[in-house]
Amino acid sequence: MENTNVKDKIIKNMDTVVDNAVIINRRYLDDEQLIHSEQLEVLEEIFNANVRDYEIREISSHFAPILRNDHPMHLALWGKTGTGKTLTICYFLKLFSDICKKRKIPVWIEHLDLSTPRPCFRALNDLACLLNVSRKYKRGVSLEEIMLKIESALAEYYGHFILFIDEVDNVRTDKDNFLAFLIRRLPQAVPSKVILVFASNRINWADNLDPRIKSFLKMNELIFKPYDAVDLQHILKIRVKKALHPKSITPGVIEKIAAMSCYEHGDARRAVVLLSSSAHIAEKNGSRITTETVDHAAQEIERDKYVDMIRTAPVQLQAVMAAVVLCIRKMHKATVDTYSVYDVYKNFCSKASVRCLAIRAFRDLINELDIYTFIRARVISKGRYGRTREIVMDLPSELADKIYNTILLNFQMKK
DNA sequence: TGTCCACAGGAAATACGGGGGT
DNA sequence: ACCCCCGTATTTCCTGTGGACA
Repeated sequence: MENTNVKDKIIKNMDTVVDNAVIINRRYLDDEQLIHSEQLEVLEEIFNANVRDYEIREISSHFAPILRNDHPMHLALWGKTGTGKTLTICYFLKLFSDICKKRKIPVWIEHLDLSTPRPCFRALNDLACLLNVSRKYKRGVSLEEIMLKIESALAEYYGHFILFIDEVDNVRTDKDNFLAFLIRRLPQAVPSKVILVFASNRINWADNLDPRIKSFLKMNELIFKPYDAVDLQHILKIRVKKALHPKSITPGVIEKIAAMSCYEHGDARRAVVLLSSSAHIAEKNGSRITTETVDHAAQEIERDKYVDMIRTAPVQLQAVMAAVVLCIRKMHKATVDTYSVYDVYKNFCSKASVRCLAIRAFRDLINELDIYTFIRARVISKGRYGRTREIVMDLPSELADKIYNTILLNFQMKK
């Protein structure tokens, strides 16, 4: 009897979820889950909608000389994150290699991805791996040897060699060395026609380069502007079509997401994230995606940002944040002063076996938390009774708890 | 109006840590 | 393996200050 009841309940519940399905194909809401051909398919549609039309035209005219067997300059792409630098150039290079294949023009295209920072040695090592002349992270090998290996890989190749270096500014130490090799030495050492394509989100990236290299570097520059609302609408519509139930989205939602994203950052990836979490919320509530859902999703993302930020923050900053939360809880007051938080902090440090900083450094950390808007700390004068900083936390208490728990979790991991 | 509290925050000194050279 | 150098984190020291209070 009871069993059937439970069974019925489960079935009924599942049916309602299926009936209310908002998301048909979850994978199209998360780029990382898409396989390569699907990514290209999405890209194709985006570019067909005339998004990044100007940039593609510029890039293609930059590479056009290759078709006449001429040697184009290097190319630099600037633009903030999520403006499609990488996608656009990858898409273009793929098409371009097809064209060249048809016309029997030899091109060799490689994509060196430096999205995580690494020193010169590892960057060159990665390049050598791409060219299949070295295994990963060989230690105890001199830079020179790696360079020679790279040169030997290209020694017999007389065609065009296009090397796309994503996020160049991530080469930390000895950036000069890395670039001197690519820009000056390599083209002279090998018979290939080397064309470098740099992408970076810092426009002044080349400024603090060794002037000798800089003067050698002849390149075209192309700036990717942040997407405008219309572009974002195109991009979002494609995702909606692929991923969502057509009836699950109310009018105006795409426009709203596009407008919000355009106003805040112009980052396509983050716009898709907003769409995705709106869809998830709607599905959980068994409703359609409305503009209110979008607001909720935006709030949730904002919260996650705080939690994420504190999780990856330095240990000391986490400890101070925890102390602030604890202190406000303990005092049952809206505002606390530096010294009472400092006492709680000292206590917390000894419990969590973290080194305790001096008061002066502590003050700076409080300021830092203020800058990141975790707390508000303003100096008030109490006249005869001196001056203090008044510390308030105007995050919702639920979020404060979440932050505090995250920090605790972080400290337990370390023990 | 002047005093003086109790801390803020600047500057200099010092400790620390990572990378490169030998 | 060792040292040196340099940039960053932290400490030590110290001066500055808004306004309540007498």
